[in-house]
Amino acid sequence: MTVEELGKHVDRVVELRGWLYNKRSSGKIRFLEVRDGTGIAQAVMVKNELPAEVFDRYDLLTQESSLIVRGRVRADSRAPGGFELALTDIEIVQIAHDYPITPKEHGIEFLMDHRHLWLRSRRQHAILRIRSEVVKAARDWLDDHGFILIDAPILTPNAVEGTTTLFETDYFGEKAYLTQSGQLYMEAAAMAHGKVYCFGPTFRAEKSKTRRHLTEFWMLEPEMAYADLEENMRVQEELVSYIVQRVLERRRRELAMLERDISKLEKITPPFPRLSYDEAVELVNQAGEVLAWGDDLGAPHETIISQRYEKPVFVHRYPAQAKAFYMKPDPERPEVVLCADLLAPEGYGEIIGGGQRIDDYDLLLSRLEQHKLPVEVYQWYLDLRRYGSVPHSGFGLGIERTVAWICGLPHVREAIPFPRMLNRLRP
RNA sequence: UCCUCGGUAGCUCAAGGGUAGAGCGUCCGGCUGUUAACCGGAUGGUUGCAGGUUCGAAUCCUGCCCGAGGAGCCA
Repeated sequence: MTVEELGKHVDRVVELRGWLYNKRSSGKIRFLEVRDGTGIAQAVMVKNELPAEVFDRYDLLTQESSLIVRGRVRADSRAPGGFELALTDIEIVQIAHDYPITPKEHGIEFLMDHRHLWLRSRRQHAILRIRSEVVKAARDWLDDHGFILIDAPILTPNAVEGTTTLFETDYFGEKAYLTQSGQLYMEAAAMAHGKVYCFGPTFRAEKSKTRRHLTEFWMLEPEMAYADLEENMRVQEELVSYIVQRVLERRRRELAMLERDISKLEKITPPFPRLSYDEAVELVNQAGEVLAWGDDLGAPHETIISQRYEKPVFVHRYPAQAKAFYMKPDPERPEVVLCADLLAPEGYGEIIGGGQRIDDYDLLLSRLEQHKLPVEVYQWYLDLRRYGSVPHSGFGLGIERTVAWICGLPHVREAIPFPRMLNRLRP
């Protein structure tokens, strides 16, 4: 029996096993807010309806003490959630002493130091349930559209993007790195299975200190053989729309708890607007920001662009110089590459980066050399262009940024259970 | 790495050269429908660390440590 199911058991005597979220008393009538993982329900105890020894256990109970309560379920408009328990018995499992997180305001540093306890709070509970639904929805959509889950290694000798900083580790005397993307391995897998994806943690040792950065974050990376940039963007808008609609369908209560503006999410349906990099530069300059052709879009630029649309917007065909070595040049305009970033609305910015990969052996080799990357390590990657190379595309969806956007969070750190950031390794 | 702001009670914050304060939490008491309940009382301090100026420093100065927001880079 769970709090979630209370409404289906009206007039029946049930048992809830959980923790005390809060308590209130008016003397001879007392209220317990019991949390069981699925929700919070109010249990009511009245002095002259209970044995004194049960009634007095109220005095022993402290915030977050574990307990088992029994009572009859009834509907009452005054109860949060509409149902409450007319309490008949309390079994104390353990008394918590001086639980640090009180039902009052706390600073972010204090809360993050107590992240292992903070997870119990209403907001954090709602966020992680939505995260779970986002991941489930994404995987369901991909599984239903012919994608095969292929797990990428976390320890790797490759630097996918030379500019980014890597977490280095010792691998039996050899240098190894924590992966910053599974993409290269997905390209190999796509040549075996056609449509594939991986989902796992990725690591960036960047000293970034912003609301959209973590040093460890989860990324969903689909890769498709014989797909061009257009096909890639089509898959992205279908996938992202499905994720949002599924959360609206199955996690409405959690969105309400977070006071998320549902109407903004209801508009997230395909197709998404597409903006070329050239058009984006023009738009940014019209807005009064200085941006030269060739420069990558910065956070303020992304904000200007994404705020003009109610849906996520694609910015495609960036200058080659601003993007990674594996991006395929546009045959009609070799100075730009066939890539696209997806910017979430309401100022959230980039949630997806992706594009069509170079499928020509000689071009890929010269790009590796231009970027001064160690060609030996990439021999296996070059093999993919030696043996049955085909046009192919893929992208990486940042889970925390997506969750932060859907939940309306000001910072990605609350979108992951235990965030790893520049100044945070514990708990 | 750079720029800005901050560090005072368990928590959130006041006091900006002259006796260290409030709310919440905790403890005690009260209340038969509470919703971060409410009411009365009590409890609570090496003012981030080190040095300096001053009759006197939480307050002014210097250095360091820690955090937050932003930039660059990116998902």
